[in-house]
Amino acid sequence: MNPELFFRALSDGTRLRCLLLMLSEESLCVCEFVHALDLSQPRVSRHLGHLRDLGIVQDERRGQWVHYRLHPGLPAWAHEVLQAVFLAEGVSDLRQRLVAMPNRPSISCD
Amino acid sequence: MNPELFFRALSDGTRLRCLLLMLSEESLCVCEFVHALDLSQPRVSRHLGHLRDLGIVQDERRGQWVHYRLHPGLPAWAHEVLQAVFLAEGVSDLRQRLVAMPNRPSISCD
DNA sequence: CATGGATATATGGATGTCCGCATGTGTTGC
DNA sequence: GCAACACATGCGGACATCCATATATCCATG
Repeated sequence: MNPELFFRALSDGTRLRCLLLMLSEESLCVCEFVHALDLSQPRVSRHLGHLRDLGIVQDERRGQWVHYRLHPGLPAWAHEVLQAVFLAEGVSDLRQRLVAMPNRPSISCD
Repeated sequence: MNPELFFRALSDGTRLRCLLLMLSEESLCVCEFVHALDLSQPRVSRHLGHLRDLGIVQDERRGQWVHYRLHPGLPAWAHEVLQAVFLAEGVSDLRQRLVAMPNRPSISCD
């Protein structure tokens, strides 16, 4: 993992918030990100795909849905970077939107 | 300090190496960065100025020279981010160039 | 005040990034 | 097979970023 590329990935608000949300929620599908961030589906999908191409996150199809999580092989220093921002900023606003989402696939599928 | 802007600053190799060097060396003048990184003076100066405008570093003129250091008011989380990369990557190559530099202002001025 | 060294900035071109919109692909269920 | 949903991608425009080159500013010294 190249630090320059990693930080470039984090320099976009959409990607950063997605990553902090994954740090907090383990695994989410695209429509949950769309709802929590209140952004268009193509926009979220493109950023998640970008993070996948960089090896920062991992995707997994579950039927209709595609779930994204932080890549298990993410270097320790990269994880520490995300943790530092997470502790300082939090994602409570995003989590609130998430729990208010009707028909969450991650929940109904369990 | 906005995380997005901070990470955007770190997404450039020149700026990131300057910051890691400041983490290791406390305070350096522009010509020392130029020598350690082996880059053009305008290029280094522009990037350091960019970091100053963002409040990430602090400059101080000492006669002919301008010294740059990490900004004392840098938030803890930002410092932790730099530390994480520093511990993982190191800057030994840059430090070697630095000690090999003839007539270092930081040394002869002390 | 002229000179030289250290640093900053102006300019213009090449490249990269991000977005909205439209459309394509894959999956489920009837 | 077809309709509906979830997700991905192609495209073009607006905008930012980065660089090399040239030039300007600032300061110490003679």
